[in-house]
Amino acid sequence: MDKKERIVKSAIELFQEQGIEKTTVSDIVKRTQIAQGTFYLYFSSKLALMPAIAEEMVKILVDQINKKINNETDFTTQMKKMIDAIFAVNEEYSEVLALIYSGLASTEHLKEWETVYAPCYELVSSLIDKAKEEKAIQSTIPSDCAAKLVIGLVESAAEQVYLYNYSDVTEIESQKDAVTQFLFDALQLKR
Amino acid sequence: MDKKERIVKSAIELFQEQGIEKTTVSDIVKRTQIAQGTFYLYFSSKLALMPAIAEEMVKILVDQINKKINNETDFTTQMKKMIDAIFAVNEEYSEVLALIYSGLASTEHLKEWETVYAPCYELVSSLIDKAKEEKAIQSTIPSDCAAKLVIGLVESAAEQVYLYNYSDVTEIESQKDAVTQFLFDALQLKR
Amino acid sequence: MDKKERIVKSAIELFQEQGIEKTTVSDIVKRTQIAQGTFYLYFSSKLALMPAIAEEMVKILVDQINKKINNETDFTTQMKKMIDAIFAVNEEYSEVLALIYSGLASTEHLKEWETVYAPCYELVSSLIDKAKEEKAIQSTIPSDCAAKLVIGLVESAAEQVYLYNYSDVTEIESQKDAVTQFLFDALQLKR
Amino acid sequence: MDKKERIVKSAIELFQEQGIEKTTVSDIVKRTQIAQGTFYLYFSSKLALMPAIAEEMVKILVDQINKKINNETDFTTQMKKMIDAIFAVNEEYSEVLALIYSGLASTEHLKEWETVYAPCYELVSSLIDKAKEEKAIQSTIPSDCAAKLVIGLVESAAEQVYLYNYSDVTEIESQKDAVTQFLFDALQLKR
DNA sequence: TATGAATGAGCCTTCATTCAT
DNA sequence: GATGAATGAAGGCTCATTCAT
Repeated sequence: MDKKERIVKSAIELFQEQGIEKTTVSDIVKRTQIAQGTFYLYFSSKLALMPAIAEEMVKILVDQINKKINNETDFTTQMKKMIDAIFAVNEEYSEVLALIYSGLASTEHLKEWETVYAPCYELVSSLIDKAKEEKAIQSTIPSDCAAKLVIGLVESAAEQVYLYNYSDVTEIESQKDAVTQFLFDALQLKR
Repeated sequence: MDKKERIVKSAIELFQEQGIEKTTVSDIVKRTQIAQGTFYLYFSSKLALMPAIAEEMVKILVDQINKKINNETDFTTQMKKMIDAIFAVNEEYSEVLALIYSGLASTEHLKEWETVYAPCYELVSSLIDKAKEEKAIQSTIPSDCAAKLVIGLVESAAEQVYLYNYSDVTEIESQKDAVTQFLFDALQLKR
Repeated sequence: MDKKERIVKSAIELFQEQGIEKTTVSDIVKRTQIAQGTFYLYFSSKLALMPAIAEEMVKILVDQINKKINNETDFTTQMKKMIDAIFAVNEEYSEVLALIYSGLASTEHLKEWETVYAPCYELVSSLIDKAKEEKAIQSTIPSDCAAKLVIGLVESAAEQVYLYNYSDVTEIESQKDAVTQFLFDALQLKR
Repeated sequence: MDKKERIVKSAIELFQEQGIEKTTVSDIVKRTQIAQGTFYLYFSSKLALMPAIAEEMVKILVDQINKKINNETDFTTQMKKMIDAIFAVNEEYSEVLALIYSGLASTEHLKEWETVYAPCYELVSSLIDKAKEEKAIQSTIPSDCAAKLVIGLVESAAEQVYLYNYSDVTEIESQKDAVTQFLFDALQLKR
């Protein structure tokens, strides 16, 4: 595996384990088993890591959604699987995702993040498009707008349980149910 | 105004102006016009500021929503006003809110934030409750759950435009329209 | 003694002992017996030390010249004593003076150095003035210009023996004789 | 042109443009269009560059003086041309020369510099010798000593205007006049 | 000879926190 | 309660040098 990728992987691991603020470049290079200076051959600064991490996380998220949806063609099922995937990824990477989602890191790279998130928006947008074609939903909101709202809604719901409340399993399930119903209503899904 | 409050106000101002990472205790005491040590008479550490700031921000948000809703009794109008308020506050305090919303800061105080956010959830929850009583909406989602989803949805929509892609006015308006419709559908608002 | 002064003294000592390049802020604070951060309460950066050191060195130089001249009123003797003083100070502080003289350090502070050197120029300038009044010398070069040339000449002569050649005593003496005669001729000193 | 020479040229250029401290080996190899490691095939370390640079600079200086003196046989004119040349070279290479003249760089190579400067001293020394033979000057100072004093004097005069106070043209001219007269008097030039 | 990715010691600097006044 | 000079651990980053190719 190439070094740049290894750095990103190590950084994500460390962010999960000890939080972002507390992770130093020193930690990252130790984990990656490279020298301190080598880090700066691939990233101009600690902050320059962030877009690469965001990309990786979005890739993981999209992969997970795709994998869960698999060959399902029913929109209702697709949305349920998507919710499952988003909840699962949030559970595993809560803090890293929080960083990405809130866009807190350097204002410098904030603009890139819209682009970085694009693959995820596009995936959901195309699902909605197809559902519209098949008359599965009635919503007249443009698909790309709707996609962003859907992702935003589900992400925030997931964060609420994983980040704020360390909820128990039943609460998580009820939150999932609530957001599912909320979403179905919002899209005016025929049932 | 008492010193504790002045510290919080200065901190919020500075976070807005220069970001959170770049704001030091030194900056805060200078702005507040107190001595370095005085800060620690009121807050045990820099991180201990965060809950106080969150409280203040939530207070501002709730005040704004209440002020805009004023005496409106129509649920549709109430929701529209709420969306306006959330967008307005996000415009002004985008970075500070991002911090609070994503819960990024110290993991130490993360649990308190659910409590801190409570007044906002309660406000919306009671609005939904009333709407249900008046049969204005059909949604069967428990009001407290729905409230969290509503806030999460609208906040994330607002962040998308204010934090990620400094959109122009028309985009902001269309995002507002989209989230309004999405929300109305989600709550199965009768029109 | 106040802390700022102690820092400057330590720095000068260390520059003498191990050279300027090799002296770190860390060395300086250790010698001064203060904390690392304390250094930055008095000097904004390592380079900001330089003007203060230059001032101190010029003070030492002027003090030495004054001390040697004492109450001598004869211009010939005054110049001889001045040469002695410059050679003595160069012997003791060769590297530090080289730094100051060549103005190598940060270009940022270079302009200040003309001002810093002023006391030395003024001293010699006034000696020349008096000599002119007393018709001891004939030179028509303006005193302030002459002063700069005199200092430059003697400094460079001293550097040549102390910095480049680590000469033995006889060479030093012959260099001193040469520069004395050269100077006397240059000023058209009556003998 | 061979690689060693190209490295030296690049280094001099960079020292002029951005100062010595701020010039890295990395900059030098980039400018020379060679690999990082290639540098070390020609110079054992970064400091080992310095004598080579000094040699080059002295060569430039001697060339300039010779070129300006050309076939002039009159000592007065020769000295004036020499002063012009030294001022001109100082104007163009002020910082590099300051380094060489003050011997600041590594104490390691300081001794070599006397040798390096020899061609310049010899040139002036031979001019003075000839002048003595022709009874053009009366000074009894040994020519080799006088040469060093002359170079030191004129160099320091040039540094004063080019390094310390970026003087305007008139100041430069008056400094030149002053040093010329000072020098002529010092050598007891017959006029 | 030539390359250039990799190294890692060590630098300067920051800043949350303390404590004598 | 209030002060602010002092602290010092710890961080990001640089860059001269090496070595496998």
